[in-house]
Amino acid sequence: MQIQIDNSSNRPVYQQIIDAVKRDIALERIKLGEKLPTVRQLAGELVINPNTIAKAYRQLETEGIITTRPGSGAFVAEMNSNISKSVRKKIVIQELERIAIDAVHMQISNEELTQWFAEVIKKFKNTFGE
Amino acid sequence: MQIQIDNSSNRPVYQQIIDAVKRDIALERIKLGEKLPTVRQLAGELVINPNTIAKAYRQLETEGIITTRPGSGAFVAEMNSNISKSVRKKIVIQELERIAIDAVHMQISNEELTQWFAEVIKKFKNTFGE
Amino acid sequence: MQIQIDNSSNRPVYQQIIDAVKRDIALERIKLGEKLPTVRQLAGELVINPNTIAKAYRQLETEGIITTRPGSGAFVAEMNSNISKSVRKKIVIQELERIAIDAVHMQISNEELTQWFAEVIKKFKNTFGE
Amino acid sequence: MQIQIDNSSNRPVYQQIIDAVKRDIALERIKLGEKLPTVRQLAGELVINPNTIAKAYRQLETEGIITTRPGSGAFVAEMNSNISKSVRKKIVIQELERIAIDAVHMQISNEELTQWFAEVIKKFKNTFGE
DNA sequence: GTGGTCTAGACCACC
DNA sequence: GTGGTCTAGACCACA
Repeated sequence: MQIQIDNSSNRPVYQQIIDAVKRDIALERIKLGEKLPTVRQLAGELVINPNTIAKAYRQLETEGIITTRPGSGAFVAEMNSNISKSVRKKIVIQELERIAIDAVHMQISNEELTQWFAEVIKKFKNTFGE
Repeated sequence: MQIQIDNSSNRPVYQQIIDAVKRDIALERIKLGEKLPTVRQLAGELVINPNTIAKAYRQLETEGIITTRPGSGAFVAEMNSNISKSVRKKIVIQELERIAIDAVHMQISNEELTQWFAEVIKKFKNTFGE
Repeated sequence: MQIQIDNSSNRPVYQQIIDAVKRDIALERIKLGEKLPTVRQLAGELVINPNTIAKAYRQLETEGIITTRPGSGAFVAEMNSNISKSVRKKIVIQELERIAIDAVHMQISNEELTQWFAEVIKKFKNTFGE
Repeated sequence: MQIQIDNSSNRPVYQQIIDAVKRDIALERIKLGEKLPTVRQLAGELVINPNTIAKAYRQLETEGIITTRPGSGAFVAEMNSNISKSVRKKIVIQELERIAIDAVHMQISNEELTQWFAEVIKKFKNTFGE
């Protein structure tokens, strides 16, 4: 669980933490039931305000990705999306369209984009849904 | 050129306008050299402050997607990315990874995601780079 | 005397005309005493509002670069700067600094910039001051 | 970080701020990672509307010269140009030509211009690209 | 009439 | 307290 904060990024710090946790879970670097670093510990490592970490954890919990047990810490939760299938599709399609539009404007070819997509997919092969 | 503003969205209004213009260009609903609605006109239609439209147009210009000429209006520019190929790839890969991660957490299957990707790509077939 | 108007440029059209006339004189494409195209003629060629051409010519005259004789047209004037030497130096230094600053931020090397400067200078070799 | 605003100049105020920041960075008066004055602070000093400062900072960020982080402030970013080399050359050559043309019309000699160029270059010696 | 600049003042997300 | 977003309204340069 090593997080890199990019201070030159526009992405808010608390979002970068959320991103990193989600990514590490999706890549199976942290597994179901494992314990995350404590707020203070992570705040110390990253030299960041503890409130910022706490905010990230809070949001990860409302998204159902981790469960925090007061007194013992935060743990990776089981994956189960509480959103309906149709809504999930709508969200993902929207994101895919945004990428496609950007790619068009960057003059990226159909083939390149498709290839890059395949490369990325491969990395997460093991953790996709059934 | 019909734009829908969603005031309940977190996405800033000026961004929604940028998104819509980019999308309409990528879908060839507006073509090279065509004139966009004037700032004041669009502001009237969408019941939005003209400065907000102006901001969107300004950013579209700095991105090289439109060219604005005081006194004449704003026009769709030729597509050609100033960004170096490697940087472009980095940007797109990053976006693709974000989607893949989200998909994993939503328990979407590899096959579904790939299929949706193909569907989206098809819509923009004509306007991709060479 | 062939002027190319770049509609995708931010530079105002009347300025582009001024630039082009100055450039053609500096490159000796038009010489001392030669007649410039009439306002209407140029407006027709470039498909531009005659007022825009007139504005450019007006400014060229106040800068002492051309002289307009009502009824006969506009002619290239003799070069003689009415600005004092110290002021001229200040203006040019300021412009040179702006370039240097931009070059630094574009990560252009000292040597490259110097070489490009030499290339440009060579083009105008014949028309520099004594 | 001392900025002089010239209200009688044609150059927009926000541009003068951009110019000043770029200059101070190029002259190493502010260095990598250092914090710029806050929007409100600078607005107070220069007796200027905060939005004008914000606009300058926003553009400096899109140019990649500073990075702003809501909640923390604005900081000098690492220098690295996203623009492709050929485009950079085109931009600089264009600027150099403009100077050469102006110099010709001001009856400045080849030698003088070259010498002034050398003087200016020397000031920025340390910060040019590799 | 077109977009660009600037001011003034409100509200919000981030840290 | 930091910058970001949005509104409202004035004035200017450009065509």
